[in-house]
Amino acid sequence: MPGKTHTISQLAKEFGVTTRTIRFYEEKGLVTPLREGQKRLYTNADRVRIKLILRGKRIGMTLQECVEFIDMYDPEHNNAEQLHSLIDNVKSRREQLLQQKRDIDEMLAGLAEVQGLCEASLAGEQPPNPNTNKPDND
Amino acid sequence: MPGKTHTISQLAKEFGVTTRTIRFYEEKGLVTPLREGQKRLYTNADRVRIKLILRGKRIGMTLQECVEFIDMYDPEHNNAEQLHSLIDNVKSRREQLLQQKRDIDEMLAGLAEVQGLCEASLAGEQPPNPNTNKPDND
DNA sequence: ACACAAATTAACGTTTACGTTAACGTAAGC
DNA sequence: GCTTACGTTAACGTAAACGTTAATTTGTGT
Repeated sequence: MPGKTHTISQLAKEFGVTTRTIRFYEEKGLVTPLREGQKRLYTNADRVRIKLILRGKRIGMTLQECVEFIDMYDPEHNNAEQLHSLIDNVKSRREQLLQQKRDIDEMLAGLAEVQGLCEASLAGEQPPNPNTNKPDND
Repeated sequence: MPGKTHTISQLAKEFGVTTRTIRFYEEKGLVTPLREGQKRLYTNADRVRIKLILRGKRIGMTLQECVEFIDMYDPEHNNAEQLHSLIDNVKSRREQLLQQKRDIDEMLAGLAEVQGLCEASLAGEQPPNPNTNKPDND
C-alpha cells in the first residue's frame, strides 16, 4: 500500500517542471512510478527522488550524477568491497561539494564588491572606475 | 605592453582543460587573446577570465551565465538605469548562490549519514538496514 | 451522450559544451 | 635534414536534458 500517491501534473506543479521532464526522468530510469492502467502514480518515495534530482541539478550535477548520489542511500551495497568503494565515492563527493562551497563564497564576495561599487556610484558623483577593482592578477 | 603572456597549452595545463576547450571559449567570445602571427598570446587578464569561467562552471553555471557574471565587473554600466538593473542582477544571483549553498549543505549531511552507515556496517556484524534512514517522507 | 480537460506514447528538434579527426605550419633539438 | 612537439583552422560528431508537436486515450462533469 503506497499510501497517498500523486499524479504527474501534481508533481510537475509542485516542483515547477513540466510533465515532459518527469516522464523524461522515467525514460532514463530515474523514477519508476506505479501504474493504474495508463496513468502514472507517484508514491512519496518517487516524490523524494525527484526532489533529490532537482536539488542535484541546482548545483550542476548531471542526471547520472544525481542517480549515483541517490543510489548511495540504497541498500544494494552489502559486501565490504562495495562499501569501501562507496565510502571513497562519498569522500570525493564531499571534496567536490566543499570546493563548490568555496567557489560560491568567492562569487558572493565578488558580488558584494560589485554591489558596493554600484551603490557608491549611484550615491556619489564620480563615475566609477572599476578597473582598479577588477580581478586582474592573482 | 601586456606583461608576461602565456601560450594556450600553458593555460590548458594549468587549469586541467584541453586546448580545444580554450579555443572553444574564444569561438564563443569569452576570451580574445592577442595574436603573434597565428599564435595566441594570453595575458594575465585572459588567464583570470578563464579562471572565473571554470569557477562558474564548477557550480553549474552555463558559459553564458559565466560571461554575465564576469561582465558585472566591467565598466560598461555607467548610467543609473543600468546600475539599478545590475544591482537587481547581483541580488538574484546572490539568492541563487545561497540556495546552492543550502543544497550543498543538505547533500553533505546526506553524505555524512551514508558514510556513518557504511562504517557501522563494516565495523559491526548486522547487515545495515538503511531503509529506516532513507529519505522517504518529508 | 458529449464536451473538454488531462493523461498517454512516439518521434523529431534544440542548445550547450566540448571531443575528434583532418590537414597543415613552425620552432627546437640532435 | 629529420623528427618531435606544439601550434593553427575547419568541420563534423556527441551526450545531456529536455522542448515541441502530433496523434490518441481516459476521466469528469452535466
